[in-house]
Amino acid sequence: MSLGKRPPYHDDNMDEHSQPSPKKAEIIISDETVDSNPPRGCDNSSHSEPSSACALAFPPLATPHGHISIDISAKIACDVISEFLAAHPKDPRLRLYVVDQDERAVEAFLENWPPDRDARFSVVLGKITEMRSRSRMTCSILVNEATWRLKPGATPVSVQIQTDGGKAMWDETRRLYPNPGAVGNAYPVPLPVTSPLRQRERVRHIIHVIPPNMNPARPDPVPLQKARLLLRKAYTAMLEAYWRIVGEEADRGKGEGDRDGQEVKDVDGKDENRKMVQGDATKENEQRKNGEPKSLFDILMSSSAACAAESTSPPPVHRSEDRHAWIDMLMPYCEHPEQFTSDQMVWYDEAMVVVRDKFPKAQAHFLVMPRRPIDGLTSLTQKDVPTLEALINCGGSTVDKMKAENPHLEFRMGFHAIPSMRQLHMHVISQDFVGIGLKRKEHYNSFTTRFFNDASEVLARLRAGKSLQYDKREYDHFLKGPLRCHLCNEAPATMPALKAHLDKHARKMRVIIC
DNA sequence: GTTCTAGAAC
DNA sequence: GTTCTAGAAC
Repeated sequence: MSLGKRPPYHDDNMDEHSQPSPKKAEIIISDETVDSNPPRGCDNSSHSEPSSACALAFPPLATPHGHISIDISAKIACDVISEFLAAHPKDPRLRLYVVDQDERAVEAFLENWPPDRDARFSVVLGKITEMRSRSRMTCSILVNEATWRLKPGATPVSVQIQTDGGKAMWDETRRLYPNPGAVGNAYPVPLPVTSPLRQRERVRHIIHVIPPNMNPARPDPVPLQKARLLLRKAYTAMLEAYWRIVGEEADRGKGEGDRDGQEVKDVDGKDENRKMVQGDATKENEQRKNGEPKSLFDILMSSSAACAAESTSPPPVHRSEDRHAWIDMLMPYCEHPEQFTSDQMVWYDEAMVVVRDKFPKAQAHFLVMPRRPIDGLTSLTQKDVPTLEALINCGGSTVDKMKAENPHLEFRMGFHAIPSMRQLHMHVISQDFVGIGLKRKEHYNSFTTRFFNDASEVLARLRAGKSLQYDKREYDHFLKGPLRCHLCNEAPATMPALKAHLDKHARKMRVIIC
C-alpha cells in the first residue's frame, strides 16, 4: 500500500503493494478493521452505534469524475460535517461514513478528520454498496453521486448503485423529481422494497447528490472558485436530506418499531410497503409546501456566509410526462421562488418572478414570468392585458438595473413565436449575444429574426384584439435561415465564426470588459 | 430546453 | 485528422 505514514486503519495482512483481497475483509474503518464475519453480532454494534436506521454512507464528491482534487473535496466535506455534528452535539442517532476504494481518498479524509475527532464520522476503505454484506455495517442511507441528468450510471459510484439499486430506484427518482436536476442539490429517494440494495444491504434511502464538474471533457465545467462553493452546497444539501430522513425514521420508529427486516421478507406485501414509501415522499413535499424550517442545521447553514441566500432544497416536484418533463422546467421558479438562490432568482413578488436564464444567450439574459400558470401567448385574451403590462414593467425595471451597472448594454424584451417552455415567459436579453448558452444557429436566429416578437408589439396586438397565434411551420423557417450578424449584416458561415465575430462587436461596444 | 454523436464538410 | 452540424434522445 502506498499510504506513506502508517494510518490507523492499516491492515497488517496486506503488504506494501497488494490490493485488498476480494475474499477477505475489505471494509476498513479509520479506527478499526471490520471482519467480514464478525463475531460480535450484527449491524453496527461494533461501532457503538445505537441505531442502524440512521447511518449514512457517502462517497467523496466530484473527484476524480468531476476533476476536483480529493484534498479540496475532503476539506470541504469535513468542514460541513463538522458544522453539522456541532449543531447536533448529543444526537447519538447520527453516524456518517465516507466510503471509497481508493486509499488516496481515504488518506485525504483522515488528514482532515483524525480518528480522535467526533467518532460519529468515520472514514472507510471499501465499496459503498457492500457495507453490510461484507462487514455487517448496515448503512440505511447511501449517497449516489449523480450528474445533473439524474440518470443511471453517470459516475463510477452511480454505476455501483445503479447495478444494485435496480431500475425501480430510478423509476422512483423520475416519479419524484423533474429532470434534469440542479448542481449542488440533493434528491432523496425512498428505495423501493424490490430493490436488491434494499433486500441485501438493508438500504432504505438513496440520496442523489449533484456535485459540480470541473472536467472540461464533460458538459458545463465550472472554474475552481465556483466549484468550491457548489461543492460546499452539495455536501450541505446531502446532510440536510440526511437530517430529514433521520427525523422521518425516528417518527416512523416511534409508532412501528424497526420493521425493516419484515419489509425485506414481505416483498409480496406490496400494498402496505407502497403506502409507506409514498408517505415519505408526501411528507417531504408537505414540509416544503408549508415552508417549515427544517432543522437548526438548516437555519445555521442558511445564515452562513458561504451559503447565504442559497437554499439547498431541490426544486419542487412538478410532474408531467417523463419524456417531455423539460417543457415545464420553468414552473418551479413560479411556484416556489423562495427556494432558489439569488444567482438564479433575481426578483419576485406575489404575481411575478424574474430569473436568470439557465443557459444565457447573451451577457445579460433574464426571463420574466407570471407566477400563475399561463400556457404561452396563445392562451392570452384581452383580459390579460394587465398581466402583459406588468411583465413589461417588470422587464423594464430589470433593464434599468442592468444599464445602471453597464450603460453600454442594449436590450430587447420579447417572446419567441414558438416557445419551447410551456409557461409564458418574456425574454429580457442584451443585444451582444455573447453568452455560454449560445451554441446553435437556432439560438441566434430565435432572437434576431421575426421569430422574436417585441413585447411592445405583442401588447399592441393583444390590446387590438389581434391573434397571437404563430404558425409553427412558418416560424420554424426563420430558425433554419442563414446566419447573419444583426449589427453589421455580415454572414459568417458557421457558428464558431459568428461567435468570434460577435465577440469583436461586444468588445468594441465595451459590453465585455475583460 | 439541453446533450450526445454519427457523419458531412473541410 | 479535425471541426461542425443536425437529428435523436432525453
